[in-house]
Amino acid sequence: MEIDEILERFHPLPPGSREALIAHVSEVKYPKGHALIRSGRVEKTLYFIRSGIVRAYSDADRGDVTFWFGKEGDVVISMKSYVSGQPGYEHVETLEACDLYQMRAQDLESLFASDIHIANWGRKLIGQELIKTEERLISMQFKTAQQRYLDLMSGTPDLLHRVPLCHIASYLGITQVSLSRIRAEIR
Amino acid sequence: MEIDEILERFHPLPPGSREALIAHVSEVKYPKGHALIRSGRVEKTLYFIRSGIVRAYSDADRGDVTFWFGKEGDVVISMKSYVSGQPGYEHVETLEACDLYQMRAQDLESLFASDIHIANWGRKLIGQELIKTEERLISMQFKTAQQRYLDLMSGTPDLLHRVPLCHIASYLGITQVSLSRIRAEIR
DNA sequence: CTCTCTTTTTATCATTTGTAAAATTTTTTG
DNA sequence: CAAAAAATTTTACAAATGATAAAAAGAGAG
Repeated sequence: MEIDEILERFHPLPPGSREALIAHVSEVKYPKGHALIRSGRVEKTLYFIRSGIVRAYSDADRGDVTFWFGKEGDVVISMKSYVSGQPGYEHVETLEACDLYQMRAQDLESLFASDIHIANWGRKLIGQELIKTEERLISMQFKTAQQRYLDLMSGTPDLLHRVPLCHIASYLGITQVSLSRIRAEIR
Repeated sequence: MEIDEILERFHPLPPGSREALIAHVSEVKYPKGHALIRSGRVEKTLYFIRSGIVRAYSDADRGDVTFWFGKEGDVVISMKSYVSGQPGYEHVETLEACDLYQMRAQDLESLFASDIHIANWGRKLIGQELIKTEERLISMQFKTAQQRYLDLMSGTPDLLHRVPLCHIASYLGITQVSLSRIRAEIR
């Protein structure tokens, strides 16, 4: 997916603003398993995914918890760093070889301060992430693990073939064993 | 809490912008049990809570699911309406008599389009909500119900005295009976 | 205070999910 | 292809949670 198309996904931008944004974007490629964002840091870079899959996870007592998958067209930022300027709690790693558009957070911050269209574009971007997160929270609260798995299957079926099941299970809030049981029932 | 203080909670605003915002704000009081936001509508109003408690919930097969509590200083909006302009999935009702600051969504939208400081203020506001939602999602994914209850007790202890346990249970993603068991264990 | 209504707790049993370990399948590597 | 490593599934048992019904406690009205 080209950068123009990605930027437009969140909110339309007048040509001048879009060009101003793109002027600060460069392309990078990383192999599978590369750490894009590490917890405990104030992240200075954000990414747009041109191709590939990444996962965001957080440390927990019993291993790590995957709480987000990013794919083609998605933005990768440490929300905590980005919003509060404080060290984030999230790691992000590539699950496949990834082709990314890269941008310095500081550059984006400057654009927010000087270009009202970009500021509103950024507002919409965060808003859309918020809705997705809220919907996921609600589904965690009142749907069974099986329903959540079926939702995932119908919503983003490709994920199941591209991501190890241990991460899928974590994302669904269950153990790998429990996921395996659910898959067996469905078959 | 006064409106000035509430607005500053999210991001500092230059005096002119703050006044522009406040100029569109009026005060309203509602009794306990009043519906501030209804699902299936594009909401035209947003609120800041001067005093009182509200809850946001969504319809589900087995009754409603409380996914957010708002108290003094919080913003009440239908995120779905606000971000996407589409009918929202959330209801919001007062759990106590509430004193609110009220604003038309359309007025705020105009301010976003004309005042870059307000646009960035709105961006920060949404960002902070996003972080809170994301942290809650992570805690739903990997903490036990008992841990989530203890977190709630230490984080916002007043909530437990002001809100019926059925809503607390729903918020924690468990049944009222299960919450009662957890409370008994702790005692 | 007493009655009624609501909220909360308790008890029972069925179901789901977690833990740990082993078995199986798939993928990677030489 | 064969061996090794990784990923996935299966099994058995324990713990947590849900559903339902009933009892107890608390709140409000007359």
